[in-house]
Amino acid sequence: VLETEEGEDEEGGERKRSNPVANWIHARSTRKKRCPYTKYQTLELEKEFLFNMYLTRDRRYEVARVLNLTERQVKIWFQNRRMKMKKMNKEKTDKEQS
Amino acid sequence: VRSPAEAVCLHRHKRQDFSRQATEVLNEYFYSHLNYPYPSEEAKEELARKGGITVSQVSNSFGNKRIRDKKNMGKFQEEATIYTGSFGPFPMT
DNA sequence: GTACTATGATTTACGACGCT
DNA sequence: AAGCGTCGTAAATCATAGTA
Repeated sequence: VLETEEGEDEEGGERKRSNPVANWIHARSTRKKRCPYTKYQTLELEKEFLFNMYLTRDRRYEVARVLNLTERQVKIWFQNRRMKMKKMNKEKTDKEQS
Repeated sequence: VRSPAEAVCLHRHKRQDFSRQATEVLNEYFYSHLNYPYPSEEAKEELARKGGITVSQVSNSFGNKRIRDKKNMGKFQEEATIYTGSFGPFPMT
């Protein structure tokens, strides 16, 4: 299963990085609507995250199969989860200096 | 409908409204930059300091405001044009 | 008290950029 | 080039504080 990685430019807010403006008039049409995961899915993902924060390709395939998610969804879930952890750690260390 | 006991256990929020100071600082920036309400990291830190809130809270606030303002199609924008005289999601050259 | 609304926080899904 | 990493964000949803 090949990842159709990285499309191209556009997207509202973070266009601030490089290229000027160009096309705001595009895109929202193809984006998948956010679909909240079930309690079971989230719990299993959390357990897997506890086991290792980074997925191997095999684990990703297995987790996706068992939870009936796509490999892309699992990959992104882990990316988001790591960001969440980073944010929690930051807030924790921010408190400890006062 | 929700039992506080179980709710707190799973998803502890404990939402608290911002202080008047924080609200004022956030609104001032948002309305006077409606052309491009995307504060830099430094600007966020400044707003956080002035408002007595965290940078994450500043980000949350701008995220919520941007989308909710858009959905309200001009309700907030009306106020903004008083300050800026222009609008639209374009950075302006 | 119950229902509704406002609002701060969290959760999915990407685009843009990075590195290997 | 392929492909997963982070970062910042949109949009939807959650959970609760406020209000009627």
